[in-house]
Amino acid sequence: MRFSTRTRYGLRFLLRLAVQPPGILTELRQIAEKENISCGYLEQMVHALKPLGILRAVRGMGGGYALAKPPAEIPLEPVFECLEGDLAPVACVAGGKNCQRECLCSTREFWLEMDVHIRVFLKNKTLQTLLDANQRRLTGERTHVGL
Amino acid sequence: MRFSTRTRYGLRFLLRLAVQPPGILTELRQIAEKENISCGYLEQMVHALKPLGILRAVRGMGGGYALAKPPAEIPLEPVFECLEGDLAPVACVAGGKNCQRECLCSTREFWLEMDVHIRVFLKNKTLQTLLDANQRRLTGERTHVGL
DNA sequence: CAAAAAACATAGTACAAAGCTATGTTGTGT
DNA sequence: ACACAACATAGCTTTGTACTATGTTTTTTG
Repeated sequence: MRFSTRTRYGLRFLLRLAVQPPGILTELRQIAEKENISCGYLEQMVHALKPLGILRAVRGMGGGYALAKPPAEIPLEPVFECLEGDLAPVACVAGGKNCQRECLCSTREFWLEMDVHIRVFLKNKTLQTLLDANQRRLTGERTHVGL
Repeated sequence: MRFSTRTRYGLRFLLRLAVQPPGILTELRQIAEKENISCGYLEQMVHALKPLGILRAVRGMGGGYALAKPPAEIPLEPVFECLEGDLAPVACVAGGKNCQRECLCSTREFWLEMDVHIRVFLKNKTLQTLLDANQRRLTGERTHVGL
């Protein structure tokens, strides 16, 4: 049970935006370099995050990205849902659907509970939560290479 | 983020043992049929679970498997750890190790927290917990096909 | 207005892991 | 000795992850 690099990279991308003063644009290339991630790959995470409406993008020269909301108003659960594709721990509880074998399955109830447990954890955290714990590191001089 | 079929099948296998009266042996083949899982594949989950010491195996004719402990004394966390191979949500927090980039990583602390959150959930649940919620279904007539 | 620079979009590729099958061995009752 | 069940491991197929490559659109700048 591992989260994908998409989710990990995506989080780090958002954190890079979050440490900037509100409204200041940051180029993808800059973040890609600091985070040691391929620029083209990072574009895919951005693409996935678009529908959430948490990004403000400006095209053309001098363009870049910024957060459309304060970090405190960006809960992590939908971010994970987007980046991970689907957050459910097993397919049969994905998308709120009932699987056909529901009435026979001995473990479904358990998986539902676990799904909720993880989601609650993520709903109670925002980008600001991450930011608070790490502002020191992100604003430091050294290049971020990690994870 | 999905749990593997190994974990799902393994749980269902253990539940099948758990509904039996203590000490009664059950053949793998029988469980495999009821759960609609290939016998050979199921053997792999059993193999993975062996080191936990929760299984009693008897070889030869008339042999089979039984739980070595009451279901209430079998917490799910180590079961998941065995079946899933590694429970950590990201590689850098696996095995209690510190990753090299630790001092630079902006998200490590968060992942550690999530790791703990999931483990606590599983530590607070035992096979008995699963059993309580599902005894009806498992003792029913119909063949279990699910999940 | 052309050129450069940024976001935007999607197809394709290499590798790894998941999921499962197949085959053979060892031990134990009849 | 024979049947039967657990034990063990190698191999194969499919899927998905992680990434690259290519091209398009929009906007600023010289």
